Amino acid sequence: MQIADKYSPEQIEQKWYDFWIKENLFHSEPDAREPYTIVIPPPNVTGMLHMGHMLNNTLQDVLIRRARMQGKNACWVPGTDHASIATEAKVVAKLKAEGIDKSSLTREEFLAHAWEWKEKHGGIILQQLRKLGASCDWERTCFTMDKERSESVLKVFVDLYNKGRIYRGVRMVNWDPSAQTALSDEEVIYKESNGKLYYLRYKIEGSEEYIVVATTRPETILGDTALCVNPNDERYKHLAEDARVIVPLVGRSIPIIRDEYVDLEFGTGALKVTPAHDVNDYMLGEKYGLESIDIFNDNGTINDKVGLYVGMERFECRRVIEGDLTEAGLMEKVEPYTNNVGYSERTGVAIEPKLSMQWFLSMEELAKPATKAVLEDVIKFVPTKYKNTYRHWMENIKDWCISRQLWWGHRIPAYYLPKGGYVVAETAEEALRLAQQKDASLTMADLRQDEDVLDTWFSSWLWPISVFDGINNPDNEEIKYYYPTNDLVTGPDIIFFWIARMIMAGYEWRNEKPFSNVYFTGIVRDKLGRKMSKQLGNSPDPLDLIAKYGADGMRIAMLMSASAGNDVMFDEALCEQGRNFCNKIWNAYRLVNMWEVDANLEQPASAREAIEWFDEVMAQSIERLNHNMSQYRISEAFTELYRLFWDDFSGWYLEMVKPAYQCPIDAATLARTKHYFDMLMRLLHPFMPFVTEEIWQDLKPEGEVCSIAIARMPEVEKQADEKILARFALAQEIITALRNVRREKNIAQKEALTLNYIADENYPQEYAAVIEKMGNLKAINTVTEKDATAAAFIVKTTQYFVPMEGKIDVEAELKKLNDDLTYYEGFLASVMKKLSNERFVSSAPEKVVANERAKQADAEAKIAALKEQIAALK
RNA sequence: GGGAGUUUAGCUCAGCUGGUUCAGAGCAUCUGCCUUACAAGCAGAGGGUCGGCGGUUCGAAUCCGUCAACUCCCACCA
Repeated sequence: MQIADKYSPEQIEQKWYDFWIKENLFHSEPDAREPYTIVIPPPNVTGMLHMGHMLNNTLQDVLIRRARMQGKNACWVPGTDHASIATEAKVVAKLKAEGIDKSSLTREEFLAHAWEWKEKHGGIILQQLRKLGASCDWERTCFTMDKERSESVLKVFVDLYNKGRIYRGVRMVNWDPSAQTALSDEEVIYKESNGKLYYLRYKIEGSEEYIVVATTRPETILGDTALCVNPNDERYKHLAEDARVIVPLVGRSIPIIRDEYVDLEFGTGALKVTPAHDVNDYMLGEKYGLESIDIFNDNGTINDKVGLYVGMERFECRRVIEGDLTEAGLMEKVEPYTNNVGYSERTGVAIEPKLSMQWFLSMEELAKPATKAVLEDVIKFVPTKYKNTYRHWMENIKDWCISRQLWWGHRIPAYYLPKGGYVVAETAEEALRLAQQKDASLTMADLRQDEDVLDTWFSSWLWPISVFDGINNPDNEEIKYYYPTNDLVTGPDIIFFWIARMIMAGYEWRNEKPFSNVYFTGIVRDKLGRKMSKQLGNSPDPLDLIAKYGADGMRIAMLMSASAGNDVMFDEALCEQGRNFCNKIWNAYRLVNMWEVDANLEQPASAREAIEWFDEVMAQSIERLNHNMSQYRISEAFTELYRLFWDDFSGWYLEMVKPAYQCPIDAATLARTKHYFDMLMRLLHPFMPFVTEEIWQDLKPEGEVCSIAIARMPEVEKQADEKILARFALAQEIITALRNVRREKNIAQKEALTLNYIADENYPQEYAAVIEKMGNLKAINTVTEKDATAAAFIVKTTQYFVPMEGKIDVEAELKKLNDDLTYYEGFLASVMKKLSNERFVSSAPEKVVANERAKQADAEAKIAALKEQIAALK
């Protein structure tokens, strides 16, 4: 195959993805190999790919591809989440745009629309992931609301109910008036908000006196059922024990209660108590047996309980009531005030604390083994700092409100009986059987299933188990083989929503962790450090970027700046850098590919030397790569390969073995070079799968497997020889010095030079051919005398001279030498200072002291050489 | 209010057990090169009081204390 002249990702990426699928390379079945499993954090079924997905899935793909090439049975399970609130909101909005109101539909009609929407938009995101190169086992694609997963959810619900962990009750919950459902505590986001503090006058009954109460929510006076002051408050000591006040505008008479809960310092020291609409007031209400007056409809408008402002939206009501209070002379003053207000994570509207009947899951017992597993590193968090966050939440865990007043989701399998009470069962038939145990006369028509559905996370917490059907069939081959999974890659924002709960579910139903490692990614921000958002318009469409720079370029952009747990400052320039790296590889291969081999040609010494060195470079690099990967330092692992390919391989090795223009190359060198290229492609493949496949297909050895995706990852064969690397580094320094001579003296690379040196043990004799070739030298000679007419330099302790014939500027050379001399004398002085410090010599480890002595010897030799050169010039 | 994290070059970040010429890399900038793989490139150069102060130590970017700035999480006093 002839490789194209130009690197163009669009011409290779789709081709190879199709090939991988055709060859079924990403499909996994249990076998004798060691499994390596990742379950994808399921994106919202109707969501679109954003930069966060790019980061997250690039990392997962690197891990899974690497494991696959290491000979493990790699299985990456993809899927989507039904995302009940988000999806239902989208469907409601879509219907509204068509003039259909959700409330005009039956549950069945609405669900038909929702499924239609899901079929149309669902899974687009999984198609998009293919563009990135994600090597998921698509045959295993799951959906949290498909048959097996739904059955798992119901089974688990029934199980927990039978264990007494699930209960139903009226509690103060977070109410989302837009979605008209309860939310869990985790779904509420608190933000500082600019509001006002209103000082209202509550007239004391039978007196002309007022008590002034400060509140941020004057509209809730409609639901006031008491006024509370601190019993120690001198300001209110004069009030009668049974004093009552009149709620402004409403005219209701309410009692004054006394409780130390009230902060003497805040406001006026008097608190209005609205048990139905404030968590703390609710507690006071319970304590003092106060009435709860719920003043809101489910959609956040005022209901008709009080008869005022009926039907008015809550914030509108606040504005109106402010005016009315002022007009009635019941408003003392209004001050600007900032406080924390909770907002719905999904719909963004302000949360209304509301009393309602909900289902709850008791968490305390579930949390115990899950907490232990993380604290004892049975499950490792990368980075470890999240252990603290996790621990704190787990140790203060609250019961989980799992019911949602939605239709899109898993309907709660509780069935109410006509005469009260209910039964819980996986199926209606089973429910009827249970019901008939209570009352044999009951028929199916008598049962009424709970209208609510379960929180989305109540299905995703089973994900690592349910994707292998381990809830329904706990002993099946797949769950036994793939579970526990290996690595989970996700963001810290869902540590409570998802990670913690998966761990709990793992121990509850498998008695085993769900995964061994959790790699936390950061948030993708723009280059100014702002979160990417639609509103700011700073969120690029990843598919546009892939179209522009290629998927490999995109992946590299993600990898370059992504260290675990740190936010990624995304800059399109990184994509460009990634694309450029692909181009570099491409062109390096074009070079190697165009070499003509001459079987009769002997291997030049320079090539032999280059190969000797590059073997060690590879060994060292692979070792570093493996070390970084084992620590999940994925960004650094990639950077190591980037450097290896660009600097060591392209910058040095290829230049050293490259035959002269239009000259052939010997067979041994070409074979070795292609071998290196092969190894490099394998090492790079998990990071940049497309371009490496394209090239590998062209150079792969006879009899190799059909794709680099299943080729074997190079392993560490030997410890890198540090001595060879160090000696070669001297040769590199000489070559660099020669380049500097050319540059300073303005001598073209074409013009051959002579290099003379005064022989000592630091001259890398064994790399003379490389020095000669890279420096374009016509001769390398040993000399015994310094040459004042030559350009001179020193590498380590060896003095080198490049004869210049009158091109030497003695003054400039002297200055340069003197600058060097000054530096080394200063350096020697600092070394001597250490060595002459007895406490250093006696307390520092021997190795460190020996090192200092070596530095001393080197510096002294260098200084002597410099002095000699200076003397010679003079 | 409680907790965690971050602070190193213009930018993004490494620096792992305190000790190698430890003050680094990439990008950006500047200089010189269109040298037959690559200008999406090559060869070079400049640039930092390691946030401030104090301490421990023979030795501190690294350990401790403290202050400051920023970020995040948790709690929710109307």
